[in-house]
Amino acid sequence: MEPDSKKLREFLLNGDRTFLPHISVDCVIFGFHDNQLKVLLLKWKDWGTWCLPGGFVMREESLDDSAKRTLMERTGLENIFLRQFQVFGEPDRERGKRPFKIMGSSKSWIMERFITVGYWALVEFSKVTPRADWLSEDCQWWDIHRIPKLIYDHNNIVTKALEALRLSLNDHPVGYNLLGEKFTMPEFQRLYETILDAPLDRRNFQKKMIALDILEKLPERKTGGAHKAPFLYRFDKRKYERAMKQGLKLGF
Amino acid sequence: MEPDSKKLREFLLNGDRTFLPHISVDCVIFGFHDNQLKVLLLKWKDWGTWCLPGGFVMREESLDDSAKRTLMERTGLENIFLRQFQVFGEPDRERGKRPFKIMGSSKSWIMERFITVGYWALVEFSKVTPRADWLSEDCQWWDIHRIPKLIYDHNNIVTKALEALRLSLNDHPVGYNLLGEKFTMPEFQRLYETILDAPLDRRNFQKKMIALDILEKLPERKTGGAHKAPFLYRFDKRKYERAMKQGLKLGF
DNA sequence: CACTGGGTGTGTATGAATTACACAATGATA
DNA sequence: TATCATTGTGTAATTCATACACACCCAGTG
Repeated sequence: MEPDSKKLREFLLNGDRTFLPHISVDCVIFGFHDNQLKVLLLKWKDWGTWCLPGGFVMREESLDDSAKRTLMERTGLENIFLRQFQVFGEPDRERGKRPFKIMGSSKSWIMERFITVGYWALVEFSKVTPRADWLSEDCQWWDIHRIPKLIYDHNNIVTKALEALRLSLNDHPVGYNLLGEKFTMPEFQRLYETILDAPLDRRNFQKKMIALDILEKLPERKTGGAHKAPFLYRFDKRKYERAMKQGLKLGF
Repeated sequence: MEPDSKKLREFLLNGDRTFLPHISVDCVIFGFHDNQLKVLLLKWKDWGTWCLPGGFVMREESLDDSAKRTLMERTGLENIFLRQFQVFGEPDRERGKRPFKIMGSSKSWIMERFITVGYWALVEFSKVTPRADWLSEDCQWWDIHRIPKLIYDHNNIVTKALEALRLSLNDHPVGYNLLGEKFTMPEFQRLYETILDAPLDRRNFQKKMIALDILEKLPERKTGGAHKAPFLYRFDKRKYERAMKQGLKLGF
């Protein structure tokens, strides 16, 4: 028996000594690249289907920590912006789950009904090195508009996460977590347009963002484009945190 | 052994054959009476502490159904307005849980760590007959501002539910579920003021509500008060549902 | 090397929505 | 019958959101 098989067998048989049964955590990790909103997905070794990165909750671990652990393991990043948004608990949400070959006909705690807590997260695309876990053969970014059929109800979870992200645009300047340190106003706007899947007025967008008073306009411009060079901006951390503390209210 | 004791013992020993372990549901049930926002609380038989009405999730039951069942059992009402709002999953959230005398030193599934799904609900105060369950000695309405120390993290759950309720004021005309059939504009306003814990301008409030075009102004007035008799209103069900379908956007 | 195309930088005018505010009317109470 | 607290209603001021236009610039083109 290979070492991985052994590990898997042990996990299937006795994982519930380490983890709580019936409860899992799934993360919809958003990134932004090439003017497109991306989601990080995993591909299972056994079945070849894609799914959300997720995990189980250790018996002495909080839900949030469990999600952070998953995030850390898949992206290599700590201190990720993370929000719980919904629980998915239909009894048939894992209908069609395929048994592990290795288990034959015997039962595993992992084959039982699971209730999963959905989290969404924002990460800086360029800082992430996607890493598969020991049950997966691949870990990749997918364009939000081109997500394949995922296992269980994971497509639904992505949809709901996107809705939650859209709502959060109203009280959170999402760019802070999704963009690199310096960015142009058009890039910033494209981010919002991708999330909302709707065009925005250039001038009004800029006006609104400037009015928040959390951006610093840099003297440099971004060159290399085939057009007029746009200015670079970055978040003024001090002002940003002050604004977040007293609560934003933008209308998107 | 009394029948109740027998039932309890059976529940503590084998309840996890019927219910999922480690998962529960807690409901923050809001009512409105005497111009005050109320929450329905239960008092445990054994320990005398107050807590939120809650329950466990049957192995083949959805989370929502489980919450509905709890609601039904405590209030006698069906078709209650109900929303999931957050999961509470700190590992120490049940620290200090006192053991059941009846169990002596032996373990029960119910003494383990629980992750609870928080729901909030809106009910029409006058239609509710609070009913204790078989583990409780009392079930009563409490003023939102006078809630006693509750078990575990239930005070926190109430706080978070109230925040969720406040947010929902922006896309849901809460009165529909909390008020009786007919109500005056001042009553309606008081409801909003209690939830928001802030005064509102009488004239602007009325203007905003009328503008929604979901109310019907009745020719009658409410007499009995020591002052000018205010008109009565009621929700126009047809218009109300149409408006809900296309989504409201009021700013509170 | 002038020209062009497409994207950027900025300001203003319009209309909608929100806020602030005042006075007359009413019904019980004294 | 006078009083008091509360209701009914309208308008002005302000803020906010939306729509829109022209000058500028950079790279690529012929």
